[in-house]
Amino acid sequence: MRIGELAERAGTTARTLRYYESRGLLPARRAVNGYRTYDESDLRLLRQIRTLQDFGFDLEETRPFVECLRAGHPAGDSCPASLAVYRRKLAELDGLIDQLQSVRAQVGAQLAQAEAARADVMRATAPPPRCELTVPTAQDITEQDPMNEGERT
Amino acid sequence: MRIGELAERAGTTARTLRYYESRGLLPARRAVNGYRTYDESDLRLLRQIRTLQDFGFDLEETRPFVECLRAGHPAGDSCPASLAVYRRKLAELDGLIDQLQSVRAQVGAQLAQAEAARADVMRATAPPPRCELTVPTAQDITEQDPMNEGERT
DNA sequence: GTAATCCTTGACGCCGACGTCAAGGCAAGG
DNA sequence: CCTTGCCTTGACGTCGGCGTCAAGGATTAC
Repeated sequence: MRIGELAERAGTTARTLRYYESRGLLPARRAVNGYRTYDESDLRLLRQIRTLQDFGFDLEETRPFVECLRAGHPAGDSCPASLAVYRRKLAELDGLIDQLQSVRAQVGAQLAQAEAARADVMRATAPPPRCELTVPTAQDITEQDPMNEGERT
Repeated sequence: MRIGELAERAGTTARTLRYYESRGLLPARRAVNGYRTYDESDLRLLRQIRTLQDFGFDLEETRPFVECLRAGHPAGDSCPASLAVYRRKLAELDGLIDQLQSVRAQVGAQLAQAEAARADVMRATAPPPRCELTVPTAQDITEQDPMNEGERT
């Protein structure tokens, strides 16, 4: 299998595979003509990398998983180093989530306060508004229609 | 007030202020010698920017707040455009938090599964372990010490 | 006078994970 | 032979928010 096919089967691009190779993450055998050659096990490595990347792992963080697979283990996370990365990532995620929730709360409070302040200003600036629209509707006209007065009286 | 002092009072650097000016966010008056000159109102603008930046707002997202203050409003979020940014940010944060929580759950599940798998392998590979440590401790030795047998008996 | 400390503009560096372009090689079909 | 489509390496571009250095002018301290 050549680079284009592997890329397509993994849902990525040839450029990405060359990049991984340049980082020493996914080395390739070479055909006589110099073309990169891959097999099914490379596809498994690549899928492992892509999955973790989708989770937001840095490339470097995927390395233990890849090496674990290449060492012959059944899964990329069968090795202690991979588990350590999982744990670090969980802690990182927890911290990030806490932080974002804190920011969310503060921004939400700011918004609420600013909206309240604007409502105050509106009340102070504009004349006390009625509950009806200022533009008369067909309904308004109907109510003012002398033809209906007889019914009300 | 010159750039260094303003930067220090806002807890940032002169480089940052020049950058903001280059983005048209915080223009400066100039003294005769060409030095940038700022006043207290600039400090307020800058603090508004920094606060939002700390919340994770992009620089561009702070622009409505700054313009609002410069327009003479009491607060940066007194204007509709600022409120719109708040709302967009809240939606963005909610989406991001959901995403991170989803990732966290998946990574957590992976870790649990991998740990369970490793425990299985350990049981299959190593001989059934005892509950005690294999390396004798001072405690172990003491218990085997003939000197103490009299006391136990 | 001169050293130290400010200030100025300009320009390159950084980070991560690639995208994109350039110039050229190799294989296969018509 | 020529085109088409894959492949190769090399190198620069992207994005945001600055950091950092260079070369030189202004001000202040002594």
